[in-house]
Amino acid sequence: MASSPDRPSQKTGLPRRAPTAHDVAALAGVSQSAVSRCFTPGASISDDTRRRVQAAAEQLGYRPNLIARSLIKRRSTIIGVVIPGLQNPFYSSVLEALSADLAAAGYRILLFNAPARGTPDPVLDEVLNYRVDALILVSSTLSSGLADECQNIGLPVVQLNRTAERSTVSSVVGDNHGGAATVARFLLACEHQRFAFIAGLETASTSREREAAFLATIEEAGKPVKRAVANYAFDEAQAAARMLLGGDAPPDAIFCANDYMALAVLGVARAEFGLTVGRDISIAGFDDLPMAAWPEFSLTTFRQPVRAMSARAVAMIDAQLQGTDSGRSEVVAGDLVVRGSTRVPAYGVVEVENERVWRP
Amino acid sequence: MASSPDRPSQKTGLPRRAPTAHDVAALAGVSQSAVSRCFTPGASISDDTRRRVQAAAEQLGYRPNLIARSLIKRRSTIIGVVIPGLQNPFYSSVLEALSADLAAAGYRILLFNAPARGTPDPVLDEVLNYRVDALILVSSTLSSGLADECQNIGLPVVQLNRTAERSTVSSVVGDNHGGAATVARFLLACEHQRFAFIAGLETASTSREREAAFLATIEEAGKPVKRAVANYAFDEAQAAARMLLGGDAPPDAIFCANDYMALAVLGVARAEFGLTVGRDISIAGFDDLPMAAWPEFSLTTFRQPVRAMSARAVAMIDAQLQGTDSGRSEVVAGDLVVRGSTRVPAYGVVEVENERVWRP
DNA sequence: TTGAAAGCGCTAACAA
DNA sequence: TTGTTAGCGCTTTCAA
Repeated sequence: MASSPDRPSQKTGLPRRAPTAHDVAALAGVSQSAVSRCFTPGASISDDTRRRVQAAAEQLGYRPNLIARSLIKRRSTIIGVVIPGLQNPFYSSVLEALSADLAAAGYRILLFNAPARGTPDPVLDEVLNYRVDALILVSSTLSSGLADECQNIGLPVVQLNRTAERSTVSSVVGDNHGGAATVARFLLACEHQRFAFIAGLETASTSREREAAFLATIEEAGKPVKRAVANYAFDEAQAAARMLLGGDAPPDAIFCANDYMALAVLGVARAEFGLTVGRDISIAGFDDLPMAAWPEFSLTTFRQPVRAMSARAVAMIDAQLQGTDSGRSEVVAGDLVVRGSTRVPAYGVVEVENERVWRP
Repeated sequence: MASSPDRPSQKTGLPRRAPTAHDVAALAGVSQSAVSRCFTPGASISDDTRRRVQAAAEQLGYRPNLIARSLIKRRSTIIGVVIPGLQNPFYSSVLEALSADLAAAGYRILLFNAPARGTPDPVLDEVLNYRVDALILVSSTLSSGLADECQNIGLPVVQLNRTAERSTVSSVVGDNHGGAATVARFLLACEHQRFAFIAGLETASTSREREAAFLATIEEAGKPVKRAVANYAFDEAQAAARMLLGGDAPPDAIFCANDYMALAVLGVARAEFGLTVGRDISIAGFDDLPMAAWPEFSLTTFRQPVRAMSARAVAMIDAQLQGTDSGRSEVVAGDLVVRGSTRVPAYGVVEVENERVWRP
């Protein structure tokens, strides 16, 4: 043998070389392509050869180099996932679901945790250099040249929980319009009189769609609606709540563009204004975080079915990779889950699987 | 020109070919190595050549293929991160911190979201095939051949928030022993009489170390301690709370191995047993989740400084990659943050940066 | 400063 | 079923 595979390379200062298929082939006394075949499911190889290769591979601690494989196959089995801050548990849940679904489909996640606000990270641009097989954009902000750029170069992209106007990029979203309208009708059915909406990021399609539907429905009923912006941030939501509840003619019903903000508002209403939530005031959110069901919050909220959304996104990625490019945009239906943070209307509440939902 | 770079390859059914350095070179009328130099910081190249290459690259939409670069440099600038379920916000915070710190250091994250319990995922084994530059193991369970295997093949590994006995693998942990002992002394100072500890996973070093220190300190004081196991799971923590509070001589002080379980216990104590937490009973946790400070919980807890832990882990990775292999194991100090979920002892509480901490 | 040439570790024709 | 051969797209000597 020429050299021990353990020897650090001498000329270059590069990291110690891991055993290659070539090393294994030499030890097993077969060709290097035989080694490749041994690690290729469905390849044509005899039992005898396979055993010898496996033995040699084990002895050397050989692992097929997926980087080299990617290069030649032009498939990395890596999916880039761009997702905003994980402080909001909704995104944690989404990431967890994506991780599970993508792993099941044989993909890994290259993670780009972009701040929700502020300038688009230059790091993001780099995602394409890694030759990911596809990109999943779970972000709140509307415009992103990134999505269109991918589309142009033929890289499959799916937007999750966001849409972009003037864009043909595929997307999977919850029922922002229907959900927010349902919440509005629900709060009207509770016979509330003064409404408020707390918006997330004004550049986010989610917040804009929810706001449009909510305001339209309330105004149609001839009731007043106030509005505040809290950018999907916890502390800004607290500030918005103080502003609304401390002002003239405070609202008796607040709809927040997501649960995370609703939890902040709930805390302020109770701890700082001494309100009994669900009686003095109704507070509703959007998402149905796991936490929303905790007794401390018991938050009425329109559910976004995270698992279903993740599954659809992965399916769309798969379809695009197969070339069977499916439809452009999908809306995943949800339900208004009725809990203790709102009054209960006189009609429409039904029990489904140990939960109360509103289906008038 | 022989062929348009846009043409899908005809013989193979492979994805459309992205422009390569070769294409750029042809268009710019230079050699392919000139293109490489243009994208290599500090390489020797004339301004004229650089400009021509840049123009050609832009026209073609060329992006250096990092996969090919990795193959040759034996560096992927990708770090594998193995982390359990993100339902526990502690792990979300850790992942977010790691993501920021690694990005700042020029690394990307290949994410492996392993279930906290159950059989070690076979997917995990695959992480090494991607030729990540290093591995960060943020997991709770004790034994993992993975860490040692990496160590053996010379791959830098750092364990975050866990240690393994009989292992030389580097680790960064919070002050499990000191923290739990401090919580014990704190609850004793509150003059509690009947104590309980709710353990996480019995295979997790975190839970074991916290339990050992807590129990030793309480027993030293001659007080009784009960014990339940909830495996770091929310619903199991609820069940444990029901068991403890519904039994004979229920505890008047409960220390949970982490905040996530403490929040579950808090809810049960209040909603199901009608207890006023912080008066009838003291409940303390470990981690200091962002949520612990919310008014609904106001949880007294021993803080694990996530940002500092992440920074240390990344520094250790860097050191190992530079070859300047630093120390093996680090303990990051924390503080006992005093809030409303416990009684307040007669001494030792001091105000630090708008927070009350216990420093007797 | 430049180009030619030799690989990085692997897969995929093609013959044998 | 096998081995041989030709690359995947890039970096890096080595001469020129």
